[in-house]
Order: sequence, then structure tokens, then C-alpha cells
Amino acid sequence: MGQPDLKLPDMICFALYSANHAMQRVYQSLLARLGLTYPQFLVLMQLWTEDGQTVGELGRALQLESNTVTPLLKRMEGLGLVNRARVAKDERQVRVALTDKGRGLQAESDAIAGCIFDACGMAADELLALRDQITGLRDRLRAV
Amino acid sequence: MGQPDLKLPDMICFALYSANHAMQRVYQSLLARLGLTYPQFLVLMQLWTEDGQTVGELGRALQLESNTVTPLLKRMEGLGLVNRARVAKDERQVRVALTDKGRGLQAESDAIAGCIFDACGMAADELLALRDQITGLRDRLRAV
DNA sequence: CCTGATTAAATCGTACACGATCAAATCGCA
DNA sequence: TGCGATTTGATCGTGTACGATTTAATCAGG
Repeated sequence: MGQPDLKLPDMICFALYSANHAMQRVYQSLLARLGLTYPQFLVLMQLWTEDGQTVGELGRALQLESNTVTPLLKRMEGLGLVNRARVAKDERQVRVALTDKGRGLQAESDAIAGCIFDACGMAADELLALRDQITGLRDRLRAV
Repeated sequence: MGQPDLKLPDMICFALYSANHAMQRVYQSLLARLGLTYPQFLVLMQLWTEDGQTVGELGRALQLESNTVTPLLKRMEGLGLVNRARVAKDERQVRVALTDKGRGLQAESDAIAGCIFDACGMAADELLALRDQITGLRDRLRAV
């Protein structure tokens, strides 16, 4: 039961909170010249893997609700990165498809991934092990 | 150099992003009945350690800029959790002091820390080791 | 003592993130 | 077949985050 009275810098929650912000800042400096925000880049990552996912599928992949994803996708549509269209078979669903512009940005993504890897400053195998630890923690937290 | 074309679930950035959100959701469910948000709780944590910090000191502790901290503290002042006052020696600075109400909430924080620890579902020493790994990564990212 | 540089907060605009709720489409079962 | 339950996105309000800028106070060199 419980870790008593740790201070802020000692808490796992603050480690995640501040590390996530630090990561976003590094990405943002690289994404700025593409005119992308960090969540927009994550959406593109997911669509590059599989184009034409529905809003719900994207939300499950990003672990976000429709009240976050819908405005995000509308802004991306406004930027000409994606198209949104109701699915004929089931009019409740909306399919999101990459435009040429959205697809074209994938070319830049390898260079960005390389910069991020370098910025992490650790060996690839260590980084993958850390990722698995964090992912495991996340999945246990989600199961609460 | 770099890690070529990983998919979203494989990326360290998404691990941090989604784990941070998962952590915030667990906290939020515990903080809701105290009427606190997660960042507000982090500010209280910091003030419980040392009351009467300036806006700048709080910002450095939370790794946030004044444009985030100032509105956050104003809301907390509106909730009666803290007081804000200019420092006499240097009128540029604003000192933030806990009210009785803000101090009183510390009593609940141990129970919350216990719930979080349980939700993490891992041994204390493993959790501390993971925290150190994440903190180390964060500090390298901040040094970029 | 004065003035330009620096520092500390605050302000403004934009973009997430989420709880709560809603409207429309589809499903399921009597 | 018909109608209540479920599913899917969207909407609304509040609260972070942050880049860019602003204001006021302090500092530093002449």
C-alpha cells in the first residue's frame, strides 16, 4: 500500500508529465516548419500505417475520445492534410483519408525520427526496453 | 542514424504521451471529489514541500512557463487554495502562499498516492528505477 | 543619477484534452 | 415489423500548454 509523501520530483506521475512535455517540445521544434502540431503528427503516423481509418479507429489507436479527435481532424482537413467522409454502409461512421499533401509529409518523418532518437541520447536496445516498461505501466493504469 | 519507420505503438514518444494521459485519468478520478485538476494537484504538492514560492520558482519546479502557471494559480486563488501577493523587495515577483484550505488538502494526498501506487501494479523498487529512467530521458531531451 | 538591457509576470491567440451531453444511424428482439 | 437500446460522431464548456508579445521593475555601465 502506498509510497508515503514523496516530493514532486520523486513521483512517477511527474516524471511522465514532464518527460512527455519535454518530448513534445523537441518534436514541436522539428514539426514547426512542416506546419504541424504534435498530435497532428501522431494522427499522420497512424494514417501512414493504414489509410482510411474511421474516427473511432483513430481514437482507439491514439487512446483519445471523439471530443478530442473530431476537432483535431477538422483542423487537419482545413490544412488540406486529410479528407473526411461518411461511410456508405454505416452512415454513423466517418472515414478519414490522406490527401496527397498528407501522404507527402511521410518523406520528412524519417529524418525527424532520427533527430528524436539522437535527442534521447541512449542506445536503441535501451530505448526499446524503456518503451516497453512505459507501455506496460500505461496498460496497467488503463485497466484500473 | 535513427530508428527507421516505427509504427505509432512502437514509438517512445507515443508511450510517454499515452502513459501520461492514462496516469492523468487515474488521478482525475481520485481528485474529482476534491474539486482539483491534475496540474492543480501538482502545484499543491510543490507548495506542501515549500510554501511561499514565487511564480518563477513554481514554474521551474513544474517545468512550465508563466503563461501556463499564472492562469493556473489565478484559478487556484479563485478556489481559495492559495493567495498571491507581490514581493516587497522585488515588485516584479509574486509569492504564492497556501491558505488553510490548501494546506488542509495535504491530509488526503497520502491516500491518493497509495491508490496510484497500487494502480501502477509494480514493486516499489521497480517503480523507482523506472522513474529514474524516465527522468533521465527527460533531462537529456531538455538539454537538446 | 540616467538610460539601455535584463528579468518576472501577465496577456493574447491557438490547439489540445476531457466530462457531459446530444443527434442520428443501426441493432436486436418481441 | 416496430421500437427501445446501443453505437458513432459531434457539440459545448472548462482547463491546461505554449509561442509571441507586453508591461513593469530592477540592474548595470557610463
